[in-house]
Amino acid sequence: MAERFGRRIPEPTVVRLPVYQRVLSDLAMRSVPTVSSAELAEACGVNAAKVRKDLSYFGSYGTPGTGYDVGYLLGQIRRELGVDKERPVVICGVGNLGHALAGSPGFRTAGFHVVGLFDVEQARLGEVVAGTPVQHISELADVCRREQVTIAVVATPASVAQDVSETLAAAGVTAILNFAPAVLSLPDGVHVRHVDLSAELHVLAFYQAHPETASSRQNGAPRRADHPTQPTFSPGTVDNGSALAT
Amino acid sequence: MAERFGRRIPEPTVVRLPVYQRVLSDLAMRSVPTVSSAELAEACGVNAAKVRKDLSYFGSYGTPGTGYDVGYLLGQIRRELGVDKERPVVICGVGNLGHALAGSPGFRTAGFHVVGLFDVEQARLGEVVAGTPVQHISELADVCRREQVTIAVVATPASVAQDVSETLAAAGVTAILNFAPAVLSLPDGVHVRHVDLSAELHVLAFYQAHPETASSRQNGAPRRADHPTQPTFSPGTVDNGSALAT
DNA sequence: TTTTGTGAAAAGATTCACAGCG
DNA sequence: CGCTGTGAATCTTTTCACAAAA
Repeated sequence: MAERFGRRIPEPTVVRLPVYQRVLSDLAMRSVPTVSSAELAEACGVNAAKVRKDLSYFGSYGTPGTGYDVGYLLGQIRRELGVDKERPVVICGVGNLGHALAGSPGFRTAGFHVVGLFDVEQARLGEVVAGTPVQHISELADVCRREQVTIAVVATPASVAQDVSETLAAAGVTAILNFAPAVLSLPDGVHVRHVDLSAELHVLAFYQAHPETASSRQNGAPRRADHPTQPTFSPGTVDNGSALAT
Repeated sequence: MAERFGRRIPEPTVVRLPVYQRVLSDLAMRSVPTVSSAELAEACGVNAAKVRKDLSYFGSYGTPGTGYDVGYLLGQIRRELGVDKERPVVICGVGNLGHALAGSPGFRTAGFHVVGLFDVEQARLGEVVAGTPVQHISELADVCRREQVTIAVVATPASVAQDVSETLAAAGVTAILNFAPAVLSLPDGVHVRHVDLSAELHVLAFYQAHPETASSRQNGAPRRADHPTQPTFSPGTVDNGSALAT
């Protein structure tokens, strides 16, 4: 057992947890009983040492010589991620992207429950998207408070993202997933993650313009790839309803 | 002048470039002639030392006592990002998310030009989304080759993402923005960026479940915030058509 | 033997702090 | 003076490599 109670889990590790979770779900669904760090690493596109170190942060318990019990490990990660409880979220901005997110099985099935959709556009008010009606943004604060919402998605234009997120913060939201291309300044205690779709494309463009700087992303199977249980390619990704599109 | 020719720009720096670009565009549009690293840092949510270090990687040229010339710096960054030329992209999977991306001004205006939309769903074939008709995925390779496409977006279900991206790679695509919740294994030389929307939500959930591990994201204005030119909040984000939704 | 868990080393990124330019 | 550019110091993350568990 590694980390005593003063565990401070590195952010890169936290970001990898959902990946482990998804891969483990897959394995569980295919009734695979155990995985080694090497196999899990292969399936997640990272290396085995990293997997072991990551898992060690939350005192996980693999079996030397055997690996990790898939079900147990999955449970641990789910608990760590707080996915064991359903969480209400609201989505602000019901344009194309807001629509996509609202309808996404990924959101609906992953422990999140969309309890409100908000916009200002007359034409969109009242429209029912994936079972939830679009309300005017003026209702936002009330709904957040009534439903005890603490996580929100901002998918508005950049020009209103700051205002909307201040409203959210004031209504008790402490975690915001921001898709607007704008930097939000919010009180300490509000955790913001920013996903900037066109920025991602720019980053790709950069690497094309600079092949010399090419991603050292040598997805490291150490030494040799240990007995890959599956053919390296298309390792039977089960479509467990987590896709966001098509 | 810093970096001689053997410049190897750190990935975190590359990821920040599009942010600098956007903020500088804003400033340029508001006819601001120069920025200091402190001001730019404030607007980008990073700290001044980081801005200076980042910019120094590509031998940029600020003026001590004055700061950086907005127009010149913007031009430099644009050139670095390879945004000076229009780049053709294709989008695979025209579900909600694919729609959102295809219609996004962020994509259209940022130096990218959508030259193909692909799906398998009968119902969607022929539909015209933002000026581009949806074609059957069997056309994918031809179009990529004909149009010299090197950047692609994968917005399909996880179950087909590997196949689709192999097709892309075989047709000459070397940069893929993957929205499917699946790890892609592709030949070296193909650069993949993975955006996993539900994973982002999970990361937020994690931090809510673990407030002790709270983001050290002390967006560091060093010492004191130097003469902020703007009131700290809502610093006049111009809505220059880069919003993705609402 | 196989595979974990983990100290210790290495690599990488951020921040400091200051010399020197305008 | 104010502000850049950058070495050096610090902090963080990754990788190595191996003792011990099954």
